[in-house]
Amino acid sequence: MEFDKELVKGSTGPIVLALLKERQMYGYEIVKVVNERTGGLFRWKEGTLYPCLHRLESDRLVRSKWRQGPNGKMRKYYRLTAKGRTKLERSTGQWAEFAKGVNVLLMGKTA
Amino acid sequence: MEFDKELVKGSTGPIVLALLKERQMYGYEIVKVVNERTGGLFRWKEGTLYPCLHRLESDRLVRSKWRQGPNGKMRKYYRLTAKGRTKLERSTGQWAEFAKGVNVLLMGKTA
DNA sequence: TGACATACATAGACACCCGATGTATAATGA
DNA sequence: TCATTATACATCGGGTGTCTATGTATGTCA
Repeated sequence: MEFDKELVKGSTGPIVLALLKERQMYGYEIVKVVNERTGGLFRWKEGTLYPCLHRLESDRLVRSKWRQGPNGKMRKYYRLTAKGRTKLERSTGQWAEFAKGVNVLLMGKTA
Repeated sequence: MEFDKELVKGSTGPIVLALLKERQMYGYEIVKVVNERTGGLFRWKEGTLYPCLHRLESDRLVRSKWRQGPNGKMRKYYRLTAKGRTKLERSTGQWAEFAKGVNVLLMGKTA
């Protein structure tokens, strides 16, 4: 499904943080996981992820380390920092609240 | 609650359409309704709504008519067009899918 | 008369995502 | 051997939407 592009904004960062909480991952892997785990609902491209990853890193929410993968290729593994964990909790809460609000207005569901 | 601004993008249009499906409303009223119905969770300003309203109108999703309100003030009443109703259905579906995807990734909820 | 709520509107700043494009290597298979 | 594909990184420009701030004007009420 194609979403209005604007709908997507702001969700990328939190999603990346959530995935990195599970385990450290490298960029290319994150794209695959997102697309697979949503059953193709989301179709992230590298152009979506990498700028986001760099932003998260410069905000010290994640840290990266180059390491060779089992396939011989160099990979940049990212993992969550303490600051990132805190941020993730806030973001998750925000998302829940936001979704609640939209549901009330859009679907008429009572909060 | 303050949301990451980016999270909000793309939700404004669909919400306005949903409200106008119930009944015709004027801009200032929409702001109030949104803020009240979410219990202050959303805090729309006029600067959020009017550009959106104009966009919707130029896309022929809503139509407006000036009319005098019971308080003597001139109000611009908006109502949904047929095209707007169609769009609203699509948007509602999109939102549901999008929310599902984010929930899977962020909360680990299974779709 | 002054303060306030109502009611419209716009402009500039800011942030983000996407498509396109690019580089390079390992694995695969013809 | 050579071409293709998958892996894996990265950036840039364009488009777009929201926010803050600001502006105008009117009716109501004290």
